Amino acid sequence: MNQQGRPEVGRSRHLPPPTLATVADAAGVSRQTVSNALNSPDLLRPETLERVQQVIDKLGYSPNRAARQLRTKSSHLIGLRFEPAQEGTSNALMDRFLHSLVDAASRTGHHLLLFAGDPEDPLDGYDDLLRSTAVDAFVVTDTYAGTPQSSFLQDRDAPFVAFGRPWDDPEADHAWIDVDGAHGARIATEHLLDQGHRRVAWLGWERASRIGQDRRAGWESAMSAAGLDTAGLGVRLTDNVDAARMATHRLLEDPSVTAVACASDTLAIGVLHALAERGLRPGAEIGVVGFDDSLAAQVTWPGLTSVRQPLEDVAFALIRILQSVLAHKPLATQGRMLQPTLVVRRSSRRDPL
Amino acid sequence: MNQQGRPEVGRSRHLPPPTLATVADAAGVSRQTVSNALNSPDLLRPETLERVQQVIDKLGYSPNRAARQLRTKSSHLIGLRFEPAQEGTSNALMDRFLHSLVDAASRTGHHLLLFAGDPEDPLDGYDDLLRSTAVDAFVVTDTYAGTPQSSFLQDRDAPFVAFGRPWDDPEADHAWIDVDGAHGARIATEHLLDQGHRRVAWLGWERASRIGQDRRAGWESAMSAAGLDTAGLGVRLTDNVDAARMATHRLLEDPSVTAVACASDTLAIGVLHALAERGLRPGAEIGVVGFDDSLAAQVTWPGLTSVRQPLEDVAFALIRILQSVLAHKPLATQGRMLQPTLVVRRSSRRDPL
DNA sequence: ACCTAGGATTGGAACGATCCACAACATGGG
DNA sequence: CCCATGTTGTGGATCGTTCCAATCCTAGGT
Repeated sequence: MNQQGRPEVGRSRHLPPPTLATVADAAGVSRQTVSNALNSPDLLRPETLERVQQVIDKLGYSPNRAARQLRTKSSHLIGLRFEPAQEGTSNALMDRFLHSLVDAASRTGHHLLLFAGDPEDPLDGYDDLLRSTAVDAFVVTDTYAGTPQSSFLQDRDAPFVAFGRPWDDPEADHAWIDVDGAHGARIATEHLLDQGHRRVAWLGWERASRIGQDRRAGWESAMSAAGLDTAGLGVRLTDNVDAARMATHRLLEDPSVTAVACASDTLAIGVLHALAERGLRPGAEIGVVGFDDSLAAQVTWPGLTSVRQPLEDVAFALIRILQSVLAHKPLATQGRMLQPTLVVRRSSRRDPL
Repeated sequence: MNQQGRPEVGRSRHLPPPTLATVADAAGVSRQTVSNALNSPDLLRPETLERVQQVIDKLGYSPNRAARQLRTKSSHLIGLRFEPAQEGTSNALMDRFLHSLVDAASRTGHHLLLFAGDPEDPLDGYDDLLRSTAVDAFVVTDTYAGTPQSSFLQDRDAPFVAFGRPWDDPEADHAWIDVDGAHGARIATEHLLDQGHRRVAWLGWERASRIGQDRRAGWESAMSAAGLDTAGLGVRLTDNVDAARMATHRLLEDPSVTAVACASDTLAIGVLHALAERGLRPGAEIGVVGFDDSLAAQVTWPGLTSVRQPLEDVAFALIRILQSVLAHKPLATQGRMLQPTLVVRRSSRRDPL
């Protein structure tokens, strides 16, 4: 139990935890000296530091966060409003992202505070935490057009970083990180063209989705760069397996269509369903590529090629920028775009290997 | 922006947030009276309460959490160590669970604090938060045999609730909630027997996993209740699609085997892969049931029947028990077992509908 | 009119850390 | 020997809230 060098505290059961004063008394120094030992050790004479350190370790002292927070006005907490994943879609991005974020935050001594909010009101929850000075900053994740969190927080001078660019808000001047969805769709499409496909269809979302438009633009640019026409090949759907399945059946009535790139794994899985129903082999006969590299894409048969967002990098970049924002440093760049990669699996490869 | 009744705070930019004293001055009462207005409104005369309330609303006052936490020694934070989902497995339980937990916690005025820990050391992280009194309590999720968190926290008198029963620790007397895995496997197996299958195989985990043993026991009990022999039908694997795929090929060399129940969706998806490779139709020819009702199970073709854990109920039960623990109320029951349900999809139905 | 009981309200102290101004101490130059 | 200089360490005040004990007020009983 104590192999990790944890202090013995068995006897301290039911005792109040040690405070600065306790440690100071035990070490024969003043409170301030102990505080310095923790916050600016270089102010102490080496031998004093050593002595104080030992007492700290022996008593298992850790500064009380509430007191520290009250004095320094910094909680070392980062707020994140946690929205539920929709059932029936394969979107398990959040899990990977969240873990990376927790990890990245912990490296700078921060913890993540999750809060819920009324789904009807995208601002619910932020306000309370802000007014009660419960968090140092926020990470905002849903920045699709029309969500007011960013401008709300900006108006309040609340420190925050967005995962997602400010799509069409010219007033926005907050820090952000985003993944280049157009580039993702482009490399997906190029990969299908490399496999010899000429008529590559696109399954995307409704017109209103900016993220969807961005990805679709990547498909279009790859097609036109190859001198190919996209007329009649782009389909707009809701993000739903069954909608994609039916749309695929319609698309495949045109026998020249031999590949489908999708705006999400959910849609791509719908395509695979349609292929199964028609007895067509994914990869060998019809090329399919999804988006997000969800767990479903990883385990689905025969393996779904997908565009993978560098969520680990996103998380670290978010935290790094947040540090600058909190330190009131001017930002080198207001936003930063990261590039996704393509994970190739069987659904897009013509060769059986 | 103000449709939700939020106070106007545009002018308060860059101003320090209002404090109790600010409000008290503005309302012409003492600090304590404002505090009472918030914490024990029944102590105030209705008209005083009304007046104070109005000032609070007008100034947009919210008590400073750090100060409150320092005084009351309660942070209203619940700690959860957040482990990464393994890539390549379909385990997206965490997402659903986490959201329910955030939701349940918020109803009692709590927030969730996520922290990371060294994967090598299951205790890492708990200690710091405890000593710095950063959280009121913990929710512990990995209680498979041999993990020391529970006894560690119990030794420290740290309030916590476990998701998972204390498998074989007779010393354990902490509160817990768990899902009856044996029952889940039993209803899964019974369902397959209902479909007319007689030789139902089991794909499970290695012997060391208590959860795995529990689920396997459910399969065995359903089989023996139906007077069926299980000899040679139980397989032990690591939780991995490919291992399950290969094991299935071996199992199906015995043509009498017509159904497979699995300890996880990951394994079940491996079974589906094997069926696809053999050209067998899931459901119509070979019945398959998974466990956990992951997103992958929901979207996979042709629909994977799976045992669904009532994670929403688990989350709410955890929070309710946590409240009792924090109030030092004696627990009515030390542990509570919730029953999973079976979500039937095509992979287990003989009729094509 | 006086006293008391009880509710409503108040000021001071405390939670445990950090900031601040100052005192104690050693060092070195005149 | 004394004072300037710089390093260490000290006690008091402070952050914003809640706890505590005491005070004010009003109404009711004698």
